[in-house]
Amino acid sequence: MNEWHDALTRKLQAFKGLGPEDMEMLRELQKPRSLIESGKEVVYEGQYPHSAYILREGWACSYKRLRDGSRQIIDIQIPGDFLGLRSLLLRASDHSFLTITDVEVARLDRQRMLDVFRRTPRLAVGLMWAASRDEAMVVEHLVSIGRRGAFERTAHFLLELGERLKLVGIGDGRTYPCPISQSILADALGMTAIHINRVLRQLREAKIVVFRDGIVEFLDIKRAAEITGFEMAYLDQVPVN
Amino acid sequence: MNEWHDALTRKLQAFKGLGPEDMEMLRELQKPRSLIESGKEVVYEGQYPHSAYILREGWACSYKRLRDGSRQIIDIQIPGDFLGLRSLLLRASDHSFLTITDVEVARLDRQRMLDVFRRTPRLAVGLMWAASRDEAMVVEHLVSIGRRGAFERTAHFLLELGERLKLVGIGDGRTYPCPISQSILADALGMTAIHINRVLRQLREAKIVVFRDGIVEFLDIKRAAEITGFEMAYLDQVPVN
DNA sequence: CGTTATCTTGATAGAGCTCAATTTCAGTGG
DNA sequence: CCACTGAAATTGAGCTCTATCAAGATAACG
Repeated sequence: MNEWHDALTRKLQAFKGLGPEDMEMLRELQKPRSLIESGKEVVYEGQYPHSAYILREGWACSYKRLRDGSRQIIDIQIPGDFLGLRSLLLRASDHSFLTITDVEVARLDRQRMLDVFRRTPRLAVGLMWAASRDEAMVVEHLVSIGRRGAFERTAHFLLELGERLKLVGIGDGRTYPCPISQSILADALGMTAIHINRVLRQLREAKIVVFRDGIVEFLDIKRAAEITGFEMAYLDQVPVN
Repeated sequence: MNEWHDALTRKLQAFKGLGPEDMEMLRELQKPRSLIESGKEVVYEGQYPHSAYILREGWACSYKRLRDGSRQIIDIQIPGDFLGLRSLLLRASDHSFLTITDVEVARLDRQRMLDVFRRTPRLAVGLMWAASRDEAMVVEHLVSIGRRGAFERTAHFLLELGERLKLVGIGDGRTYPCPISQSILADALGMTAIHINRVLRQLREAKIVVFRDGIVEFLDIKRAAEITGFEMAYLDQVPVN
């Protein structure tokens, strides 16, 4: 009976049960919704205070651009994730966003966050848990780029994504839709698009994962996990279904 | 009149002024202090709930170890930084710590954090700001490893460290003590100790930075910033002095 | 049905790693 | 006081992984 809920609610349930007033507040928080089309870049240039968003539907990513024009993607956001929560408190915000598909978001300004903390502390702890989990993913991403080879790194990324999506009801961890271009994947994994293409071929030929036509399908998920040293612990999720 | 204060207080002042009751709470928070000697590894193995620490004196680092034995250092901690704040809310903690020098810490458990939030909300916001800033640094670190070459990456790291230290009253940003071994530096920057050694030589020969005998000294800090594209914005600091 | 983004493959160059050896220096014991 | 020890730093040679340059092939799209 969880597919009745939106992605964020599902995700928070994986952390801890929410009471009726928490649920109500959560619904309220996601109220004024707006749509943004695919491929839109939301570039932050240091306005303050800036606001964050809850991504209700669709995919996006946060990135930083370097002076030489190259781009590093920090994180991919899927339904139920936050956009920009990290820098809500910083005077200078630190990165930009790109919508990967058409998305539906709900604005989340500072005042409303403070209301949550005052009125529904349990929900507040849940939100902070989600933020901590996001940070743990960034950390794992850092480790991956710093210490894993391209092959393992790519497989690890796809494994993680599968688990995250499964938690919010998209796919089963083994097969899932994935609207990410190779160029975005490359910038997320710290390599070139050309190389990612070759690595994907290797993964395909090794009968580990096939990523084609917007669909990721693991052929040997156990071996993928072994090879990459994928541990679910940092995702800190208790499957909901 | 800031050298009267401890590192964390100095750091938070750079964000926003603290009232007398905030100061009192902050002093209180750092109360039961303990000493840990250099080279001690605090390995988290998933106990929950676990606690965090305030690092009052000395240097430490947080890292993750991979199955093949390699290590990726996530972040270096200097006086005034937190240890483990990120995973206070996660059931499974996600990384371990290593003391680089002898350190003095103060334990920070969940209950006391909650007290802070209830009793001194302004201080709470300050602590969350510090946490956000830490995360922004991890993000910049990720970008660095993903998209900067070894040369620029190393210079960038040393620049950032200089600014962070300056904020808490250690060094002037141009010259500062740095008890980090090349092996630790390598694991932080995602390369081998051998290569870091060569890069440091290049930086020295290029008359940009000299890192020797535990002291970092910039010879041409302006060029260093240009070359690496170092922007202070993400550190979000307003110098205190 | 051309136009443009995305994907694919080949050839070559180069950054960074691995293996191996030497040096320096602080600590330690005889 | 001096030989040992072990960690950290340094340098060389060769090799691997990944980037770069170039060119097609596909596929989405107005």
